[in-house]
Amino acid sequence: MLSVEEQISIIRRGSTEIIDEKDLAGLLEKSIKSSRPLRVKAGFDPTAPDLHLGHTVLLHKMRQFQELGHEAIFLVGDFTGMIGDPTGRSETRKNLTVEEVRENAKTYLEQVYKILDKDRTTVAYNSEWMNAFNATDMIGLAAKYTVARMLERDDFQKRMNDNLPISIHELLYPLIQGYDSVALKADVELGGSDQKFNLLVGRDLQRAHGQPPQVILTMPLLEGTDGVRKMSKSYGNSIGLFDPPPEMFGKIMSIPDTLMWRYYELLSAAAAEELAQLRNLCESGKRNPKDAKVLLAREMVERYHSREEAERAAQEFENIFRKKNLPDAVPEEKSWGPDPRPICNVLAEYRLTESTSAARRLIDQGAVTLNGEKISDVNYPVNGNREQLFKVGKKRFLKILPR
RNA sequence: GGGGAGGUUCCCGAGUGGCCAAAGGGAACAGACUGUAAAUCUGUCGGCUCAGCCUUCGGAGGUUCGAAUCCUCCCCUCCCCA
Repeated sequence: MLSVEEQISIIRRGSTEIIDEKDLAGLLEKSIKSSRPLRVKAGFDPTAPDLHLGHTVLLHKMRQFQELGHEAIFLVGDFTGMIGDPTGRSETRKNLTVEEVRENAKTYLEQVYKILDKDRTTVAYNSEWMNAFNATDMIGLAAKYTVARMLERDDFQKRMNDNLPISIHELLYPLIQGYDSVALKADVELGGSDQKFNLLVGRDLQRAHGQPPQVILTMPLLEGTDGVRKMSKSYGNSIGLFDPPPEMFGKIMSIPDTLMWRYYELLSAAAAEELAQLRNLCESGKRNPKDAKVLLAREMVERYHSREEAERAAQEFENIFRKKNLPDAVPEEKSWGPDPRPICNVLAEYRLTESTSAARRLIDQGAVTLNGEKISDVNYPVNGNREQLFKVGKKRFLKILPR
């Protein structure tokens, strides 16, 4: 087992904040002496069915704890999921049904062991204890916290200022999440930096229940592909774990170069020294940043799909965007019939563009190619009797075959 | 319970009778360039049988030659007082 200092240095890597390090040192020391692993909890809100890379940041940190010999407690917030975490929300979240939550939790667990070590992971559901909670228990829990403290929270305060609604049940969320730490006797809780408030409530509630307060460790929120806002499906800037390989690869290639190092730090399994070296080479101009990005894209596709798919996606990317060739497999559709049709209608009908109007605009912008020829007439008649190859922009292709 | 403010196009946010398919920003898309779907610059960004027409500004009605803008009712949200 590594020394306290060595452990802390690994734990600290990439993190935003540790509250506080002295307590953590104390816990680690005790853990080494008694050879008892720490109970490291992270809660996951099964509200989103669409898992993306942003959700995996915490898992990586948990994995590091496991490698240090500690126990990861993967808490599925199936009960809290029905409330919906108000964190960072500018509006009330709709509550999910039991079925939706259960379904989402299942998807989550399917992905978790691509990162976590199964043997050192305990999966818990907070419905296990929360379903037994009755109104009296709830009131008792609510009595341990005050409205004023609850409203200290950034997002609540912000919503108050912006005259936006806050539903009462949202105030219960931090209490219940905090109670999870009591129920699990957590030594450490991991969370996104936006979770700081909730995690701190956990400490308070543990104290109120006569337990030593957990150490909290927050991790940065991963920015989405725009490099600005946090990754989220609803912002349309996310890279989904279930994205098809070419799409996942392409999305990673499309992140700003500056963001790449952050992705490396928070998502890659590469060792810190290796990373520093790669970064050095790029910054001194000895290596092209694009190559580094390709490596990252490959690593991700390989992890969530397979080595072969990663290889194929990389080749396809080079092929299409650098060599500007056609993809290996151009999607094919049957033609509408023998009569000629204006190209803008064809593009819309085959969903290469959103509408006829959009097709016209793209043609005007010189983005449309038919059989390699640039088309400039929006009414250019397309013959349905022979094979026609359409290209719209850089990445939309379709081959129409005669029927 | 009383008084006040507000709901605009994917998002944020201007617009308070015609000049509004609706400023500005973001996202997205396209073109140029390139080391990539990075960065940067430029353009587009409701729909259609496209130099014209049609449908949008919480919902339903109404006033008017004409409404996102005025009136009525309804739904939703916030603030102050109690």
